[in-house]
Amino acid sequence: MKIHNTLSGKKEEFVPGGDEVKMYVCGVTPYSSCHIGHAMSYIIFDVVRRYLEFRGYKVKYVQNFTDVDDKIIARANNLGRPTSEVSQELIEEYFEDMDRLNIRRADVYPKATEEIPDIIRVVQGLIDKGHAYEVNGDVYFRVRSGDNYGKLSHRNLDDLRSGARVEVEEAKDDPMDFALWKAAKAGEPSWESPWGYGRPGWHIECSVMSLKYLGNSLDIHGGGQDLIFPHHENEIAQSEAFTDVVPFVKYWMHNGLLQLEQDKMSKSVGNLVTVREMLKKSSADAFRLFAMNSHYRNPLNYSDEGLSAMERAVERLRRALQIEDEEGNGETLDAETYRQRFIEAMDDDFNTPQALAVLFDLARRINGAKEQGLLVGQAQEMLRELAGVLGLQLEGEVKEFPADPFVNLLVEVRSELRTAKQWQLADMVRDRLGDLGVTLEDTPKGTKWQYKGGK
RNA sequence: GGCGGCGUAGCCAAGUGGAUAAGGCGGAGGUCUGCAAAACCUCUAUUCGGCGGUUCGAAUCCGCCCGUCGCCUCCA
Repeated sequence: MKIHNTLSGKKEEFVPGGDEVKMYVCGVTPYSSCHIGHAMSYIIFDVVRRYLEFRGYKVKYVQNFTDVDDKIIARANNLGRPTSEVSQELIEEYFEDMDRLNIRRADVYPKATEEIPDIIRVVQGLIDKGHAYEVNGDVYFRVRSGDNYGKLSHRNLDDLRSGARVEVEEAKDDPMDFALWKAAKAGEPSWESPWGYGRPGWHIECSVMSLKYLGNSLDIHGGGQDLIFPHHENEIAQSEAFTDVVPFVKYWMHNGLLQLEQDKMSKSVGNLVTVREMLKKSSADAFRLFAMNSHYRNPLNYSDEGLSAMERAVERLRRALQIEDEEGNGETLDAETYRQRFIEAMDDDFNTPQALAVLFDLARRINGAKEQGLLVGQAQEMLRELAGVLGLQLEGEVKEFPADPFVNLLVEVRSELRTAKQWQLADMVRDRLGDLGVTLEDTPKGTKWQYKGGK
C-alpha cells in the first residue's frame, strides 16, 4: 500500500520498520470543547488505524494530551480553578465525544504533566549535546545546530526569518529558536528543574512521549496540516538531535483542514461548531461519511446541507443491510470483486471517497440481486465488514423509546383501515406520523416503521 | 514578501497521460404500490477556471494568467 509522505511530498510504498506499526497522532490541548475539525482529523486517523489492522498489521497507537499550556492556564485563571482540574474535565469530555463518533481509543494516552521527569531528561540531553541553551531559566532549541531544519515544511531558515512575524527576543541566538522549557511566571503551574521552576514548552512533550512509548523511530506520525510548521518541524529537529536516529518518523501524514464558511475552523478565531452541537443534528455515521467523502489531504468545507445529504446516503447503506434472505432462493451473490476494489482504493493512500463508492455500488448490487431472487446474506456481511473498516456502524434502531407502543397502535389501526380500503384515513395517519418524525413503509410482509434518521 | 494546496455536473466529490470522466445528494422519466415510501432501471459534465505549449494522445505534464484557501503566530 502507498501513503503520501509530507516529508517527501510524494506517495511512497508503506514499509513499516518492524512487526508492529508504530503510530502517533497529535492529540488536543484541552482548554475548550472539541470542534468538528478535531473530529474529522481523528476520524481520519481512526480509519488509517482500522485499515492497517484490516490489512493484517499490528498497530500500536499513541495519542497525547498537552495538558499544560498558556491557554489552559488562562482559562483556569478565568474560572478561578486549578489547571489540572480544568484540563481533566475537558479530557473526559474529549473521550465522550470521540466515543460517540465511534473512534477507537488509542493504546496509550500520555499526558504532558505526567511525563515531566522524562521531558527534563531530554531537555538536559539536548543541552549536553550543544543543541539547546539556557537563558534566565528558559531553555531554547538551537535551530541552526543541525542543517536539516525546515525539511518537513519545505522552507529554509533564511526565508522564514525574512517574512516572520515572530517577535524577536534578544535572548535567543536565532529568532527561530524555540522554547523547550519555560521559566515559571507567577500563578502558573510549575515543576522543579535544573534551570529552576518552570514548565515544558509546546513541542517537546510530543517528542518525549513518542520516543518513550514508541521508540526512536516511528512509522506514522499524524496530525492536521496546521501542525506541519512549526510543531512537527520542531519535533523532528529536537528528536533527531537527541537520539541521532534519522528519520524520527518514516511517514508523516497530514489531513486537510475543515473549513467553515470558507475559513479554517479554529479555536482562537471562534468560528467553530463543537462535536456536541453537530451530534444533536446528525448521526455519527453521517459525519464520518461526510469526513471520508473527500480525500483526507484536501480541505473540506462544512455545511449543514452537506451533512444532511450524508444522512440520506447513510440510510441507503443501512437499508441494504436490512433486507432479509428468504428460503428457497437461488444462487448466492458473490461480492468478492467489491472487496478487491475496496482494498485497491484504500491501498492508494487511503482513498476513502473511492472506497465509499465501492460500498455504494455493493449496496446497489445487493438490492438488485435481491430483486432477482439471489441470496445476499454473504454480500451483506461483506458490506458490514468493509463499512466497519471505515468505522461506520450502520445500525438500525436498537433502543426502545417510550412512544413505541403508541406508534405501534397507530400503525395497527391504520392497517385495519387499509384492509377496509379507508385510504383517506390511512393516508392521514401516515402523513401525520410523518410530521412527527415517523416514516411508514407498506411492504408485502406488513407495515414497517422507523424514526427518521435513526435514533 | 516566502512556501504549499485547490479550481471537475445544480451541490458535495474521486480520477492526475490513452478506449464509456467514480460515487453521494438533488432533479426528470419508468417499474413496483390503493396512493406513497423504499428498491430497481434509464437519463442528468461532448467536457474538467482561462490562454498558450509538450505529445500520436492531456482534466491529467510544462509555462503564464485569473480566482480561492492554508502555513510563515496558538491551532486537528
